[in-house]
Amino acid sequence: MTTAKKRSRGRPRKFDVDVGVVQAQALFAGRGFDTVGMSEICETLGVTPTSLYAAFGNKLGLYTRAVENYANSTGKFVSAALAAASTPFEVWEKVLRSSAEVYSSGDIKGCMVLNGALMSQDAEANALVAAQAEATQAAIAARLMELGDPDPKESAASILVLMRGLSVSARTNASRNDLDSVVDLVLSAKR
Amino acid sequence: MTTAKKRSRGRPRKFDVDVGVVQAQALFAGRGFDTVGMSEICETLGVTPTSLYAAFGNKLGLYTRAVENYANSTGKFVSAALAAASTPFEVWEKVLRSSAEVYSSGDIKGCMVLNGALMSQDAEANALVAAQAEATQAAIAARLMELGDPDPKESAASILVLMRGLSVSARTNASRNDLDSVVDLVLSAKR
DNA sequence: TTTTTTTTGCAGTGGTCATTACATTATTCT
DNA sequence: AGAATAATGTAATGACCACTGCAAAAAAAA
Repeated sequence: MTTAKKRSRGRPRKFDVDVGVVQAQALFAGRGFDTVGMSEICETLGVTPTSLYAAFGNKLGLYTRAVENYANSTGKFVSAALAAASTPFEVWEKVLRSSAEVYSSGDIKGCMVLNGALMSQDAEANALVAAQAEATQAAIAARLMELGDPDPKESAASILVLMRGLSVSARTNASRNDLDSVVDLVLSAKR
Repeated sequence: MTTAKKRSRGRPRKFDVDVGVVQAQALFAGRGFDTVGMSEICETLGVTPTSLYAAFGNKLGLYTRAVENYANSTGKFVSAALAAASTPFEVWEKVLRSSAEVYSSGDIKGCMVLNGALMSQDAEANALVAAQAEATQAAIAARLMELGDPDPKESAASILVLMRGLSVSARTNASRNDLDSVVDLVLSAKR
């Protein structure tokens, strides 16, 4: 069920907004907020600045849409892992394993949200991804509590520290095997 | 033994170059390469652009000096930890514990090198910190091998993944306790 | 057909970026 | 003292940044 495309008045758009968000997301996910230029986005989407600003307001507006879209697509793996877990240990297992897999696959490595928080000096852009990361951490803590974890908040915080390590390492150096080794090690401690 | 200040010909410098490097390092460590402006550095050092360029060549030259200085001061904790370790387990223990401590103390959180690799789109600046990080990983692997670790390369890679997680988390969210929890967990698996 | 609404293309806005030309000043060497 | 050297301050350079004013164009509503 994609967005309903109801014909409205006025000249029709030359480009698909949803597609544009996905393309912009790819750029932002790869290099963060600051270093991706609006002109570059225009070229990628095949659109003039005027059209881009008419559609998204400003750069932060487009970034917001891109982050939302990431959370609703690639980022869904976390809530899927949480749903699939039926014990606290399985939360660790499924979240970390799927993190290692997702972060090291595709051409853009790492997590747009976790990496994005480091890559910008724009206060609002930072606040946006920080809130997203915190929401994820809160969701993990909630699920852990549900499943009877004795200290769900600390566990969730630890999981996020590990996820950040996986995400950043995926983006810079590490192989899939490097990430899996760390996950194996952590899980052997939790078992 | 600081740099010998031999009087040379010409008008004397208005500022101390070594002090300038330290000040610039603080700025770069806090926000990365791209988002720190030369004008801001000039203000901080109390120097005009002309003097800055005469002393360091260009922005990358100053950044290089700053990274070198970081490696020779704060960054020394890694080689100190390696020297203090007498078993592979102690390498994990001392490196990770001191990482958690160093990254979460002071007003600038996290590691300049590990965070810096994520924060720039400048290819040369990235290569600089990437090489530094790789050197650290190689040093850890070498020490592990020395101490009889069965798979020193993989162990070193895992340690760096964890260090990245600690560094980035320190910079964004996490408390000292959050970092220590992860270290405790990992060490309990290695023991 | 005319009006209303919305997006388009073109060209430019002021601002900030890293970097530098030029002339001057302060120091040492001869 | 005078020449050589290496720093200084002032002010500017072109390039790129996010963003916009304006008029033309394309659709629906009247």
